[in-house]
Amino acid sequence: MTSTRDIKAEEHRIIRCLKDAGVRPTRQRVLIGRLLLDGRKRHVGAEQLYEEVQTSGQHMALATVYNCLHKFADAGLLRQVKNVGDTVLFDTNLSEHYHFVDIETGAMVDISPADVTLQKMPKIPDGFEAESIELTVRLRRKTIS
Amino acid sequence: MTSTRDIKAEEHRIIRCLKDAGVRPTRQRVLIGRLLLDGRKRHVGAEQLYEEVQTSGQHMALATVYNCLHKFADAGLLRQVKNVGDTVLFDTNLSEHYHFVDIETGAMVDISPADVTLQKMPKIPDGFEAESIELTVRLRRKTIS
DNA sequence: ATAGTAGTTTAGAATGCTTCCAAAATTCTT
DNA sequence: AAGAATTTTGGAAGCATTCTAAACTACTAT
Repeated sequence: MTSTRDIKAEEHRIIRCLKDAGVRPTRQRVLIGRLLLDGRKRHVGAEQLYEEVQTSGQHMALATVYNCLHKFADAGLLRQVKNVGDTVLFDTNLSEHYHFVDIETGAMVDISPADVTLQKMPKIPDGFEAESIELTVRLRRKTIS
Repeated sequence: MTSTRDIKAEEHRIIRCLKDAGVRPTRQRVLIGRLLLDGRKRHVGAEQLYEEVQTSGQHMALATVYNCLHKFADAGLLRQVKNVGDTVLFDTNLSEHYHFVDIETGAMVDISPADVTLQKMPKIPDGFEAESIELTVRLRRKTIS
């Protein structure tokens, strides 16, 4: 059971978090912050998050959800995932890691960098620098044979 | 200068190629085959290919370009690239390789597997098998500092 | 060759995710 | 409490891609 006091405390934590990141803590952003910045590592899409907001009893325009997600990503509170499907996802796990992706469902599971070693790395072309390295292992459900 | 006889020969090569892959060699597919299956390694999108078709003096519905690209990919004549941008690309390079991607322009350059060593690989979750491993290095143009 | 049939192409409509818009509302500053 | 700047909003717009159902074309068996 979550008391009103707990919610208040949680809200203050989020507000501080947003301010520190240079993001103005509006009602909408605080709510989304409560949903996403709770330490759980997950991958969310706008549509899905929009539904979570509704479920929480609050209302918010879908456009606002998109705005927030991008704002959060720009502020470094989320990471945009670019390897998957036709839908944009945001990752609450900010540390270096890679992904397994189920090609059927699109479900993603994190791969710890401890489980992979990129021994030799290709030479970055002149005049460029690496912004990120993405490693994605696409998975197919094994056929019973 | 390409003689009529050369074009005929080229066409027969493509037709054989398509038949071998189990793809019915229609006029449209042969044309696209001539554009894509010529040994050059490149990354094409539907819209871009559509324009190349027009430039070649032929006409073809955009939907047909999409159909062909998918058919070719299903037949193993092309590889669909899933890591980039908001647009689907197809890769004529069928051998194992990875990609550099310019985050500004979306331009892609192949990385030879000889330049990378995936030392340790993560354990594939039970009941699944790896369908493909994608490694993408996103590049940012260096700022003059 | 010819007819039959299964697979393709086509133009345009439809879809679905995402962004744009301009007005109303909210937050921060003074 | 007022002013200035930023956000939110709902709906419209955009864009890449897929769908649709009718016309067409390639292969197969006659």
